[in-house]
Amino acid sequence: MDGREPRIGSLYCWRYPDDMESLEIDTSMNSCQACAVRNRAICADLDDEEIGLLNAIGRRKHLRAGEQLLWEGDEAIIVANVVEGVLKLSTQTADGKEQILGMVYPSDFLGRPFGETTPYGVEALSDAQVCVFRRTDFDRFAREHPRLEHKLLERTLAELDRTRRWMVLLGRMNAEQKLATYLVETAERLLPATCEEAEPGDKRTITLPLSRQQMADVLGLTIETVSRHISKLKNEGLIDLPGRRELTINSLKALAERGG
Amino acid sequence: MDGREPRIGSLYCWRYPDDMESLEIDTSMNSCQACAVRNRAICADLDDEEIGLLNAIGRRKHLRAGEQLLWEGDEAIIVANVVEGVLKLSTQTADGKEQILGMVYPSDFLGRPFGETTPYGVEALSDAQVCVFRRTDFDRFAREHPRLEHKLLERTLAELDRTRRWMVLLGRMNAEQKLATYLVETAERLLPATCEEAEPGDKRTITLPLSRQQMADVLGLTIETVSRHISKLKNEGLIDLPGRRELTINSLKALAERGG
DNA sequence: CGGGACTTTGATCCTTATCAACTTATGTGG
DNA sequence: CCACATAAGTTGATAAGGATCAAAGTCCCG
Repeated sequence: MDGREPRIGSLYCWRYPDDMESLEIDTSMNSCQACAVRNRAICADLDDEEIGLLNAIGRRKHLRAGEQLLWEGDEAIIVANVVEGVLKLSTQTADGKEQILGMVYPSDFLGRPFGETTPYGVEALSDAQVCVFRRTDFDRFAREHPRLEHKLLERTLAELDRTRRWMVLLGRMNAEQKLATYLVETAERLLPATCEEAEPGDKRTITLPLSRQQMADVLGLTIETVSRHISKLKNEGLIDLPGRRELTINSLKALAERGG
Repeated sequence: MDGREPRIGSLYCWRYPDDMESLEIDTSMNSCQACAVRNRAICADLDDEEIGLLNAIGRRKHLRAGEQLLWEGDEAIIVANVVEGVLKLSTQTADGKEQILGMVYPSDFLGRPFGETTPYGVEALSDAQVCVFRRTDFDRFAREHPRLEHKLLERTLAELDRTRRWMVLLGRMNAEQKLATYLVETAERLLPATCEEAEPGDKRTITLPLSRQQMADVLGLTIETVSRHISKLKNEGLIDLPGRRELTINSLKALAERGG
């Protein structure tokens, strides 16, 4: 793996010169060349000509926090790349409970290519920017550009690995282990955004992308159980809570141990 | 979708002439042309020349029930296509509990292409036949044959969908719902093997590929809870148990309703 | 400053895990 | 072919963890 490869869930920090450059002009332009995730998303391996073609079929869309991009069960008309922000993929059970199926971060891909229906709802958790394609356009482009399809395959395989690891959390962990594991993983995934202010040792302060209820929905718990165990971890000194959405992990290592 | 496409988890029945033919010569030959899953596995779209090349890098391997093919955490040296039998993908938690991550059936693909390590253990649950490739050979072949890579992508996307649906089961269902859902899904996935003897209405008799303990490991439950709820469903007349590994679903529809 | 959403905490109930005993199949060798 | 050993499955009693119901507390934003 060459240090620039996007290893999801790793501690890799994104502040590379090429990213810097593109970030600087990101807000002023709207083309792939100027895209903040140009070198990390599935388009990374495309040459300039291909990027031009892709650019022609995609368009930027800004989402407000809470805004829904896709609805579960709808015909799959749209796929997208995340450029900025955090979104959740989720589904409802027959009795109205929600289960969050995954979170997507910048450079992640979203939607169901080569499929009839969208198997989950997608909602922005923060203000976000996505690069949207009509699925049919995207499918055609992908089939004609194996390098893109290869990237998509690698990403899908990685996502499948991650999802399977999550199954262990849902199937075999108790509430405390779930929460500890979630917090550690979130800290790692959010690291890129905050890694300039590298904190000493393995202490980490993060802004939680999820409310308590949403954490419960990711972890297969209730809001009360989440809240209780957060309090418990705080009382035991493993974490601190500077604010409701701010959380300091005093020792990643110690917290990870709680995750089993 | 053209009626020959492998829709995993659907009620589609495989008894098409081309499958019949290949089945007949399957035991006598060992080449892709004679492969029982030739038209359903990821190799389906390859032409004769490509199949020849693929044939050269793969080889058949017979597995006994209980035999392990891959070990979790090992370097990813092997990938494979399932030709016959049922295998499980599983992982151990730190405290020794097992979580089954998925089951693979004939024509399914298995292993981690383009990856460093195998993220799960693979064990044959029944006697099985697989078509094995050295991962590096397979990776190279895939990159050179976009049609294969495309098939693999579609399969991986479908598997991801299925895995995400399983997350709902693990995260949000109670024991009875889990069990009912599992039995219905198993009946549907096993249908191809038994569909000649189409049973009346939505009654189905299946041979369970998993022991009670293994069912517990798939569902995130304990063996006792599985056993109790099987007994409960039996007492309520929803299922019958002609033998330990035989199970009759008296009404798929009624059982599916229990799954919520 | 006040209203509404989100969060925390408490009390209780229910489901499932755990521990233990017993039953039923499977198979092996005398 | 039967007795016995072993593995797999069932059933019961009890305990623990998390859900549920209820109420109070906190933060945010107009």
